Amino acid sequence: MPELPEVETVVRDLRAAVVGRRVVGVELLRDSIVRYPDGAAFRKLLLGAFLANVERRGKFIHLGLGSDGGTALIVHLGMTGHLDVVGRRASLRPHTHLRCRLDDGRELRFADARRFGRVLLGPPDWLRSSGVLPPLGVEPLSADFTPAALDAVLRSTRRTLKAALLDQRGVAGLGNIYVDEACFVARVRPQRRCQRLTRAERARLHAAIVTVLERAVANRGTSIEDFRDIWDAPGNNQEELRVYGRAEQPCLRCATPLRHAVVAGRGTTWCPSCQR
DNA sequence: ACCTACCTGGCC
DNA sequence: GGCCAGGTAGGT
Repeated sequence: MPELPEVETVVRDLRAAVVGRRVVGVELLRDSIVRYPDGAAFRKLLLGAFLANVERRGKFIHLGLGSDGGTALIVHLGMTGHLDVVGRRASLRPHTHLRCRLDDGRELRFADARRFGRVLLGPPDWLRSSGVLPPLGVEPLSADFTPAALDAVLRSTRRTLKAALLDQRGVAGLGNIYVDEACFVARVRPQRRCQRLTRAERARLHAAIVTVLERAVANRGTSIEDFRDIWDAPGNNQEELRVYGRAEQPCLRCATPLRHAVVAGRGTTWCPSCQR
């Protein structure tokens, strides 16, 4: 479900909803969603924590616990993960795995049907250096994401463009929807080999990644099936998708039927005429 | 640089 | 019943 724009939407809403609150109760309904430390230690460390800030890194949500130097409650939503902030007595959505009671009477809840999502607790830098968290590449909406930074990612691999852009170690936060959308905007086929892209194509890709992600953030994410913000409202970016989910339909630029195939193990849609 | 596994649910 | 799904992680 969630790629950078959906995670960013959740982060911004969480910031307004939980910063300044204290965790006064922790109920872990399924230990296996905690990646680090074990369930008992996780619960003990989170209980009483002060929620000082909320940040995003790639597709990870960091809820900074101001109490202790740099420790954060870290959430990855996987495919179907969902966070919400609701009244304590609100009915539990199916597959709720963690309930954090807050000092204002509400609860921060994590639910995830497929259980590809995870929660962790610890200092992010330490978790990363010790291999608990994976390495992440450049943030595509930061000043670090220059055309040269994308060039460095694309020139270092012999894989397809699709595979390279999905790899979180290169550019952090892209997923299946926005890779296809950016490739369409840049008029480059996802199955192209990175090394064979021209300088002009790499420059178009850089610009396309930024505009596609910025527009999706402005639209509060894409809700095709599962994605909902912490208030359970869908995003609006599904209206803006030009290729994802439109296989066989006419290209919005040239009316050629869009093609669909598996590339880098993922369903991929592109225009055989506009995209080279 | 690939492939498969991990899960559940929804659709055909 | 089989196939597909917005994501990784681990093994070859």
